[in-house]
Amino acid sequence: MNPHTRPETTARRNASQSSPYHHGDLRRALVEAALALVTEEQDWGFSLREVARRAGVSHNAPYRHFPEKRDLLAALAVAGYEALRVKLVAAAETAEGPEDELVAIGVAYVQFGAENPARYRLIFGPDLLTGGLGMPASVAEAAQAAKAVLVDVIARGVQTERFAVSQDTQAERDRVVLTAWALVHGLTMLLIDGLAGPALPPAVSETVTRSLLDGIRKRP
Amino acid sequence: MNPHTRPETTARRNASQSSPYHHGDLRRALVEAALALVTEEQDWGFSLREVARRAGVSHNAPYRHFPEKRDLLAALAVAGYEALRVKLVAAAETAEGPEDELVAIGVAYVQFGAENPARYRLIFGPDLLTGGLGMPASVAEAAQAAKAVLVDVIARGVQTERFAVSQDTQAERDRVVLTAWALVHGLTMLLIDGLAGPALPPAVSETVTRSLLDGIRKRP
DNA sequence: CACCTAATGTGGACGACGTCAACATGAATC
DNA sequence: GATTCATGTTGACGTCGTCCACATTAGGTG
Repeated sequence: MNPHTRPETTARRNASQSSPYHHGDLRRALVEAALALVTEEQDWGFSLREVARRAGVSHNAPYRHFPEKRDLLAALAVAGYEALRVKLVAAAETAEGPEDELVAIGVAYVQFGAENPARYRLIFGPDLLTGGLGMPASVAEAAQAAKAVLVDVIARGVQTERFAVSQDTQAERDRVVLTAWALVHGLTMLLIDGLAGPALPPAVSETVTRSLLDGIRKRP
Repeated sequence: MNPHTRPETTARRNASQSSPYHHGDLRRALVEAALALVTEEQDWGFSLREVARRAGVSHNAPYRHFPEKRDLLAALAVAGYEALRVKLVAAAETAEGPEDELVAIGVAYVQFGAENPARYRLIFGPDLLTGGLGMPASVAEAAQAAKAVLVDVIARGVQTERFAVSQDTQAERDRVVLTAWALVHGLTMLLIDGLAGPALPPAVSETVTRSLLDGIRKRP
């Protein structure tokens, strides 16, 4: 079982307001407080001490769960990628057939970024990068899981011959996935930065995703 | 003339090593030192004090030129966008005709990001955002100037009927520009984050940019 | 040239931060 | 019931961004 979940023992902090020495579920409380801070301030420049304050513990308690601030950010990122994955899966289920699923995923992806820009930035954020070695393994894993939703729908599109690739090789499928991901990722970023002009996210994301579709759809 | 350039009076710091009370060209020196720090550490978490140290002035001197650290970052971003614009223009000049120019711009764009990831991130960075109002005017302006290179080549492609748009309206041209920008921007970010797989930047950027071209090229 | 003023740089201070080390508490195990 | 070890607390250190008062000097004015 996941060490984070603690089903029986409800956190000691809830019932009695006389805060006990041990919190009971501090790790989760810290991640939640940090996410709230990121969402409120739209920035991950928050201090570890502020997170501790919100969780009602001393400024040093977080160090028992996260060796550095970076590790708390990484935990946030993992949760963020997981939320993204869930949203993409849900979006794909509302549509039928690879083409519509791809559009639905694209729109949902952009919406995910637009509804909490700071969290979206965080999961791709440079503060996670561990000294030239890329993101921590846990984060990379969560990112791959989210990417897998996209990989899936494209694989199905290619397999059912709705999407055109010059040859059905791994490299060709990878190219299409990378193109699609780059497009929605870039669009999300530009929207967040206010560089995508005055158009509204839902409209522009559908239009742009459809133009991706036009590029890869098999022509009669 | 640009107020930053000071042609006659060479900076007082260069000739005599007994540092004079006034630096002479501190603003430029600070921006250069900051860019060096960003490049070296691949992170813009540097301290203003470190920048001041490198420029050989007291920790408070920068405040005469930048009210806050954010303003120094903004100056860096302006310089970054300008460097990007120059690189894109140069790339466009190596090619002939809208199609090849577009590919050349795309490849150069991705290369710009890959050769200094931290600088690239910085210019789109959240630390610039001035309280929900987007980036400072100077940065937005520099960003538009860089974008203009892309706008130009696409406008020429549409005008000479090499690129296909359903109707030649402003909105349609904007859509194509946004799609193109989103694609190269997203690809650059994914590459920087190590999320684009094992393929090398030059190869993948050419492939992906060409697939963009396939999407918008007029078909016989 | 002498003077003045405004621009520019210095030094010190303050509160907040990340992190370390030493100590306190109490839940789980024997 | 005693012990152990994970978890939380207190205090300290060096650094940071920023504010304030003061020092220096460049450039315009007489």
